[in-house]
Amino acid sequence: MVVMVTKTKRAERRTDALSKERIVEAAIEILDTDGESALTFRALAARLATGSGALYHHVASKNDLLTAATEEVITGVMTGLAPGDEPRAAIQAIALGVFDAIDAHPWVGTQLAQEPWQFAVLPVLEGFGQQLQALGVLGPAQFDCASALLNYILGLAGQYAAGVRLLAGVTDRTAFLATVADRWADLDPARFPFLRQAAPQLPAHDDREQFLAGIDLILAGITATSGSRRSSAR
Amino acid sequence: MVVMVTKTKRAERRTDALSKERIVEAAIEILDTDGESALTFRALAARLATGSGALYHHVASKNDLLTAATEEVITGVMTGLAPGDEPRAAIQAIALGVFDAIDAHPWVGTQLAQEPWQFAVLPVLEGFGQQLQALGVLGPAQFDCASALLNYILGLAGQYAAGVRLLAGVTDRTAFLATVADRWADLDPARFPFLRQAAPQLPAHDDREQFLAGIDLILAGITATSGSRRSSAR
DNA sequence: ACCTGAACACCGTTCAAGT
DNA sequence: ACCTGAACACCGTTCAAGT
Repeated sequence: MVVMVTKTKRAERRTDALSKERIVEAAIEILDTDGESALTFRALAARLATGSGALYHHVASKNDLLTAATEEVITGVMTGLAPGDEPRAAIQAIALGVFDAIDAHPWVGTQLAQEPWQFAVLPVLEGFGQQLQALGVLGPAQFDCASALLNYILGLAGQYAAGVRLLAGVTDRTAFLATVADRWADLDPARFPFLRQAAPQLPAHDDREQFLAGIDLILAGITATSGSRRSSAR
Repeated sequence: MVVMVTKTKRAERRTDALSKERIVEAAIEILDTDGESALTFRALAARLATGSGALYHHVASKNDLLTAATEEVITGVMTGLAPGDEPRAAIQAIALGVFDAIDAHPWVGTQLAQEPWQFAVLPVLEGFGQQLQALGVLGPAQFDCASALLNYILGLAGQYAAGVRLLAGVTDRTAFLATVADRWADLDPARFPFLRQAAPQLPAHDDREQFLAGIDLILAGITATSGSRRSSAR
């Protein structure tokens, strides 16, 4: 009891004391403002006014740090969801929540795409599974569908994050897509007729909307495929 | 003419001459046998019996090297496809071709997931687009569907590659999935009911089959969604 | 023109030495 | 127990010097 009070008091007073939370918080700030390549233990230590070795008392490795930072963001997404939605709307809400988080923190996209077995993806997969159950999708199809949704999101996560990485200063995403469109337009017409034809619509298209179109596509496939199973739902 | 002959003769005789092709070939060997982390310019130079600086006369950077290596593998996949298939079967064939390539060369999965704007993904996206056109999916839906298929594959690419990375010596993929299943089984029952219930089927499931189930799901969604557009196909 | 390999400018991580 | 910061063991990349 007395120990608890003492600990609390100390934490209140010495706000400069190092902790995993403070380190993760500082890491997120660096990642958000200066990009993924700016996060080094030296830069982190400098920002926290400590030695680089001190960080290892609270964080096991750089990977551990990035995992914790990603977890922080994704947890925020999942807890911010409105409960009691219709299953299809709930799935869209989860997907859009992750999309918006990656839009706000592109390094989260890199993390999710690169380390998809980390804890942060589990709440997302769990959310999909629960909503699919509510939709009446059961048995092996439930896991297949949840995985399909997750894979789709992870793929886009990598794509989005890579786009930001290639931008490297160009703040406008439309400008980036225009560059890609130019490259597609120069492709060999014999080999790449589809991409050449699709190029013009690339800069104009809304990433978020196209993302949602993909989710809806998978949902439509789920509805079409699981018709037989759905009847046994209730 | 004389110059051409001389060049050809030289190329035939001096098989030890450095070239981008030889460098890429050696890099693929290292990546396949010793893993992604084993590919360094020093190791590559040692294998090619040259100095590390010499490599930069034929390769712009490590990224350039990895891009070229990925291109090599994906080109092999796409040219190996049987032409004239039914569109749905052709899409499955492309997807499975990429899957098998990642299975054989996990570093390709890392590359695709990490740099999805590289040239190697274009033939895949083009293939999807062409087959969707043959299916009668036109307009914006054609690009949305092709993107959805691509995103799904890129997501799985990252997941698969990350799994191999975590294995780090464990040759058996089933063993890896069993480890994941154990972790899922220990999750909080209140928060993760779906994952806990799904855990047992994780080690038993066939990656390739589940991958194909996801593709079929998207295809079903495409069929269900594009009904109105399909009539205008022919 | 191509190759050599030491040198440079970084990394993440460790560890003796301090408090 | 926690912090310090130099040192270690690497990287990718560059570049003067060779052929």
